[in-house]
Amino acid sequence: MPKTDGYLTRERILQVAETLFSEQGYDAASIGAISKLAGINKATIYYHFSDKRSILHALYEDMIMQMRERIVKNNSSDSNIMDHIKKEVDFLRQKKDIVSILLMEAMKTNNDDDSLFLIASSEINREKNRIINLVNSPEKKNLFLAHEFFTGFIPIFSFVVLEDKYRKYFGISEEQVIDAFFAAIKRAHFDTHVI
Amino acid sequence: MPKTDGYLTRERILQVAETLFSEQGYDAASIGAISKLAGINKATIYYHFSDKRSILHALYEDMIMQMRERIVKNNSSDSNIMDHIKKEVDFLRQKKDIVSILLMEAMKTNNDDDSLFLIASSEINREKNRIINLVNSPEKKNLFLAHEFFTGFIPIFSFVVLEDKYRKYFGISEEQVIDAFFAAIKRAHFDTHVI
Amino acid sequence: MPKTDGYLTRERILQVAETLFSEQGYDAASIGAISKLAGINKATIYYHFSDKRSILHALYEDMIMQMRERIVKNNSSDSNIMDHIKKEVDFLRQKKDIVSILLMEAMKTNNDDDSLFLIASSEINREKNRIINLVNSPEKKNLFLAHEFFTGFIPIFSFVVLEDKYRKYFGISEEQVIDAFFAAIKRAHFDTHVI
Amino acid sequence: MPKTDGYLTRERILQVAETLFSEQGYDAASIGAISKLAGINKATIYYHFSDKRSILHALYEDMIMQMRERIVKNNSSDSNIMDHIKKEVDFLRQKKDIVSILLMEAMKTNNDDDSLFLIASSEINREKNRIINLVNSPEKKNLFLAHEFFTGFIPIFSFVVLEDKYRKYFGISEEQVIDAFFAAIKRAHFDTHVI
DNA sequence: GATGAATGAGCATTCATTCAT
DNA sequence: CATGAATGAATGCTCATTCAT
Repeated sequence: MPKTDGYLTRERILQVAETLFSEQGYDAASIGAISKLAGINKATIYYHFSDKRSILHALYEDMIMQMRERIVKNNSSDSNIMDHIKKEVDFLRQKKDIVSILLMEAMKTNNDDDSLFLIASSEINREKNRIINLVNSPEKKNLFLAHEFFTGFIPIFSFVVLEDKYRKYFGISEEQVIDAFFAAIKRAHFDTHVI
Repeated sequence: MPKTDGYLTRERILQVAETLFSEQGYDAASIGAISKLAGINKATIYYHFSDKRSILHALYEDMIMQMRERIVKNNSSDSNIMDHIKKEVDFLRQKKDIVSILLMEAMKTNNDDDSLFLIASSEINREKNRIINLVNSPEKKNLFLAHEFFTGFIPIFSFVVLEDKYRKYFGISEEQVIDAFFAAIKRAHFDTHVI
Repeated sequence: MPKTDGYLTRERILQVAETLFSEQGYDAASIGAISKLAGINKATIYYHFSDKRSILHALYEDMIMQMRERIVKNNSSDSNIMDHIKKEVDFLRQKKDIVSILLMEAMKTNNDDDSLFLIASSEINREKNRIINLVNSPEKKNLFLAHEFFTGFIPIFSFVVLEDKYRKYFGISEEQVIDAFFAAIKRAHFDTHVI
Repeated sequence: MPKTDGYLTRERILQVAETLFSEQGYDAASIGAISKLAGINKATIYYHFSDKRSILHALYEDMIMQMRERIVKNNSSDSNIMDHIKKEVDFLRQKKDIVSILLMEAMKTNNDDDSLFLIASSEINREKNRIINLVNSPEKKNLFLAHEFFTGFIPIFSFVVLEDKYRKYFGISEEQVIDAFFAAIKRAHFDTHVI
């Protein structure tokens, strides 16, 4: 089955929406702006998506699917932790836009959008599997979760989003930032893994 | 003297704006909604603030001032790290709303608002002073900064914002979450301080 | 084909805008009033015109186009001056609304809108062609221009705008005003043409 | 009696209002802008004037008064027409701002503001007195009036307002424009006076 | 699949004006 | 005389969305 034209249009909409949502935030990015930048009629967007929010959800689903695919492929757990971190960060840097959207939406205190936690869970589960001796006491579980989420997941997700601004603000070169971040996250998170 | 004390009106606007910006995001929270919730005429808001953005900046400045005051007062560095973390987090939990706004705005990839980094810098400087032997090599400096920002500042700021949703999503009690977070951040960040 | 023909909507907007701009002045005539009087939704006006100013410019362009068409048609220069003046004034009386807008906008001392001079130039060029022996000395040129602009163009444009008020204020009948104006402009301007 | 402070405030408001009304038009110039530019509180303006329109009327009255004063002084009719025109234009050039306001307001087709005609009448009466043999037939009267108003008053008033833009648009020096205008108005209007 | 045209509701902002002091 | 504070109504303009074609 060949991909239809309609499919390409849908993809283009998602692509442009991802960019604009990430640049300006979901609320500030208008359907009109997406339509203009994509070169697609506004009404056509509503042919492919029922409303603005459903574009966001399609973006989320895309990301979740790609993470699942990665898990299936990368089942060969890296023995080398550094290699593992690097692959992780490299993947997320490409996803920078959707990651920023995910974080911004999760931080609206009124928003009951679970997507960030959904994705975090799946990431953390991968990690759980990478680690052998997981103790079962509730305290250990809570500590493990807090460790994974707040000192692993959040720093990495925040890094890919804030990297550029961090570099600009502190006047650090790209290479140096990456090296420093890898070293920091290794020491703080991976070398202290709760096991 | 005029009808009412304008200072109180200004404070009320800031208070309500902080709540709504945090709940819905800066863009989704409208001046009309702020005016309605504050019981203050829309035009009165514009008597006190030149535009919507300047309300945000007033909020930022308030936070920066309060952090400066804290630094001046808390010069007696806690010998006990745990006490120090707890005070830090307790303070920020009260500031949860402005913290969420700060993070959301920083994560707009097009936004050149430096406020998050400004505040982080000030926090990190306090930390720098708490730690005695700071080495001067650029690599060490970069590592120290990355450690502070991405494994200290960002996790703590994210925690106060995401705490509630985290608890709800993972079904953990308030006390347990706090304990687990304290333990995790201690192990990952404070016990591994770059010195 | 869409619900209605957008061209008609656009024309209706221009028509109503011309009336209201002329009646109240550009600034006092609101888009809301235009929308209400035209029976067209406010947002529809912004579908057809990017902003309020661009409605004004569309009006100017319409007038310029109609003047160009007239020039092309009326190449047979009237041998009788009186016939010529009458045709000229008759045409402009139909354009009274846009003429009044043009004059009002030109008289804002801060406004760098050239439209009045653009149109005057084109009118004066027609006149230049009607007259045979045009001398080339700069003084003569300046005199010719001043004569055409200030004692020909401006009086005629002002006449079509102020005619009604002039009649009412001085208590003169329509026919008498026209006759008197024709006689006056003939004596003062056309009979004294700089040649 | 010394001029009070309040009097000076009132004068300053009128002065600034005249400038802004002339620059932007009556409707576009806001009380807020006047207050800011004058360095006078908005409420203070309402202490001196009942509403916006009454500022305009005060401006009109000032102009009318000054014209009356001139008539009383200048009763020695210049035997030299050229001198007379020059004095007339020189006076009006200083009044450029109020003249532009007067013309703009008169050109709103809905406006029943008579001020322009009031002032024109007074000017034309002076002229009537300068000229000896005024015939009494209605036709002659109408012609005289049309001649004075449309080929004398309107060109001169328009000249002082449009002079700068005219110069800029046609690329003519200040001196040349004045000379050309004087020559044109002399030939067209004064040399052809209806008597 | 796609689009030009249209819309009701809402946006941030400004208006002329008021009033207690 | 003067002003800081406040306001109802309006401003120009944009929003997400709809619908006939």
